[in-house]
Amino acid sequence: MGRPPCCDKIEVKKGPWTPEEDIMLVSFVQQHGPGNWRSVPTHTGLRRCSKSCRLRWTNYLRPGIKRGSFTDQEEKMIIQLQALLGNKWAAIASYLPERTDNDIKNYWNTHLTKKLKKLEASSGSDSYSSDGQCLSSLNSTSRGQWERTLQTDINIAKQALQNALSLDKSSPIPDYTITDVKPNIKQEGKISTSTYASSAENIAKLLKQWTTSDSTNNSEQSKTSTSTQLSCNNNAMTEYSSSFESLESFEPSSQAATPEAGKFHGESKREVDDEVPLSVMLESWLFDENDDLLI
DNA sequence: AATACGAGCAACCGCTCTCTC
DNA sequence: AGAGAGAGCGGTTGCTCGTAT
Repeated sequence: MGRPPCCDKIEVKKGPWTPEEDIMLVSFVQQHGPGNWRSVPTHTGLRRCSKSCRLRWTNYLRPGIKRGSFTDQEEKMIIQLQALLGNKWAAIASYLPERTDNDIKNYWNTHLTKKLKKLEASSGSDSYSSDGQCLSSLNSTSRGQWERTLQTDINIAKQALQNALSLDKSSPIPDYTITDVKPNIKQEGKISTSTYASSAENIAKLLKQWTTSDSTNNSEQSKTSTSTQLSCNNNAMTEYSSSFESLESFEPSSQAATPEAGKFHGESKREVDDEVPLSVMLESWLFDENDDLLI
């Protein structure tokens, strides 16, 4: 019973991806769209597990991923959402459409936990557990103070959200061609090696061809393609815009049209039986309450 | 200049839930 | 209905690079 294995586990390659493998994967997604990962190794000849392919795409090759240092605004949002949701990195990532859950998780583990520990040391009052959760919240004696702090933090988060929402919506949606692939390559000179740089150009060229052929074939494709067979360029556009919409409406559970939204959708699906959906709680908590404090 | 150490991050591992047969 | 693979997620590891000694 069940399905056949996705790939021959014995022949599976591990370790860092080569530029050639990236191109093969991008090429596959160009043709078939993201998803159906089990067919990737057989279609592309990649000696990688389907799981590895999915991870590589979502964390690195997917268009629209912003790399480099996190902004203060993003940082604040992560802190607030982590406090609210815990280590639900995929859920947190759904509020930061340009960041991957892996990136956020890494940033939290490497930067924010240290930062919070520093704050803890300097304030001497709040204590954080190993996962960064504020333990002082459990201390009833300091609860009043903690609540005030939390309220301040909420206001900061709200302000950050308002700033995000006030972004010019008419600004053009990024063009996921060369300029969007390059930022996906490790920045800040960490991998400044010419080997990858040149290969990244190859990927970029491939993507450029992809978008070019897309624009010419779109009408053709639209006749036959299903929603899952949308061209990846269109997927990227849809993904970005719907992700932005999700930020705008702050109701991630309703945004299931994209893989990233789907991630959160999966999360919310598990909570669908709950009496109060998380999105509603979030919405009311962040927007409905204390609106007078906002702006 | 050589070595040790720490930071950052990509990728893997293992688990749970969902889906397919 | 149930077995087993796929998909998704969080935790962890290990490699690479930068910096201090």
